[in-house]
Amino acid sequence: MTHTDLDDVKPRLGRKRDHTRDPEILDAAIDVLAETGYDGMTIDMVAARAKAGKATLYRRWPSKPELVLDAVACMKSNDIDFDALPDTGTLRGDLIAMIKPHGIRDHERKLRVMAGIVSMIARNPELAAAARDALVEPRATVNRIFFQRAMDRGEIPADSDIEKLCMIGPAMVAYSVLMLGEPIDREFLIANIDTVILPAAGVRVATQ
Amino acid sequence: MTHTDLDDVKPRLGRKRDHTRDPEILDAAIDVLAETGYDGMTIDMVAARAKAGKATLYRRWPSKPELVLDAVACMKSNDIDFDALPDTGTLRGDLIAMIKPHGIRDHERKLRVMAGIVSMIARNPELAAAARDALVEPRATVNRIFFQRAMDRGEIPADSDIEKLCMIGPAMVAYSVLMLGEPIDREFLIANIDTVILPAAGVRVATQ
DNA sequence: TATATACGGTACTCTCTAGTTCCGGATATG
DNA sequence: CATATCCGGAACTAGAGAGTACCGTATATA
Repeated sequence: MTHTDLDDVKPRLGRKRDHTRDPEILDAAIDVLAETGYDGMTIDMVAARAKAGKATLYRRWPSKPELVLDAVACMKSNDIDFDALPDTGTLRGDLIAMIKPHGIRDHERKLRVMAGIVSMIARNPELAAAARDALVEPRATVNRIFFQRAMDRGEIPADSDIEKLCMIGPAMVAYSVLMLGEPIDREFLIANIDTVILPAAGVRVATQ
Repeated sequence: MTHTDLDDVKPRLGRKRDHTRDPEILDAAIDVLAETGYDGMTIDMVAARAKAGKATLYRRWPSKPELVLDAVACMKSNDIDFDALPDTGTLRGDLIAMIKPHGIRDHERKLRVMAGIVSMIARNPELAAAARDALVEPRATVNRIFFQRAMDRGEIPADSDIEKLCMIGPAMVAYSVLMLGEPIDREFLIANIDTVILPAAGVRVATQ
């Protein structure tokens, strides 16, 4: 109560808060989320998987909902490299070029995460926005570029509804996995492009 | 321990177990499921909504999972009247004829239920099967009939992939509602038919 | 080297809910 | 009218998980 150096009022420092492990913790949260869903996920599971203390998690995120929100929002990163987008000269070529084993696995993980939080989305606008930004928008943006190019080339009609066309692929994949329980593979995606997306887009050139 | 009439071994009867209210209880369960999701739903909520005692629910269903399973399985009923399917002579006509205000509301409720249980579906095959039977198959069956007719008529190519075509509508609707958070209305469904489904199906006649 | 701080980990509290038990009242059977 | 049984409802038990408090240890700064 008596003498304290003014210098000591602010802590004189030990280590600074270690934020280097935040990504690992968020990644662990996403894993658990994908495996068990929002309600099945416990803070202890996340802490254990990240080999961190539960208290450490609460030092960074005030509650479970905010941890999940942050985790979902941060998925954005390890996704698509917008600086290295394919440009093959045809719509079909571009769409096919986006099919990569890594991308399929990534997409299935995203869908499982989505499945784990859909029921919250209707009641939590903030989470809904984060999920859209991180999970649906990146791929929609890519498709928009592809379809716009195709339109500029005259490959698809000038009055096409690009927004709707962009949705077809993601919608079919999500439906197959989530509702029908069928895993996705390369053949499915190609068949989807050739028998649904391109015909719907009105591509003139006969594919195959 | 001594004398008991053999007639009394089987209870001599009071009232028989009243199963007349089962549908109301299951309907209440579906409502709560749609509003709060599986984990948010409590047995007390269902009992309260059905104006039944909690004990009454446990007299009929041994656990929450089995109640939900039964509730989902029993949604099948109040759906589509297969004896009064439209038959307008064109694929577009048939698809449009299926758009009814009641049907839209019904479908949105189904989708909310689906959202409430998707995360379980990956880990509960029985529930997954019930959900498919009750929520996706009925509509898929209708579509299958429409597309088959169209093929028989020569309205769509003979080598069309009917299974894929059947999925487009449901997939687009589910994606819009669940992922994009956009409510469905008549215009959306019509635009979907005219700009996606019919073009994908390769319908010759210019629609509009 | 000394020290303040954040770390991982454990143990605790508190709330919520699945599932059980018990009760008074209603009702169909006889 | 008597009675067995089921009803709705309320009170209770048990377990799981969110969030908190505290510990001994590791480490970056000075």
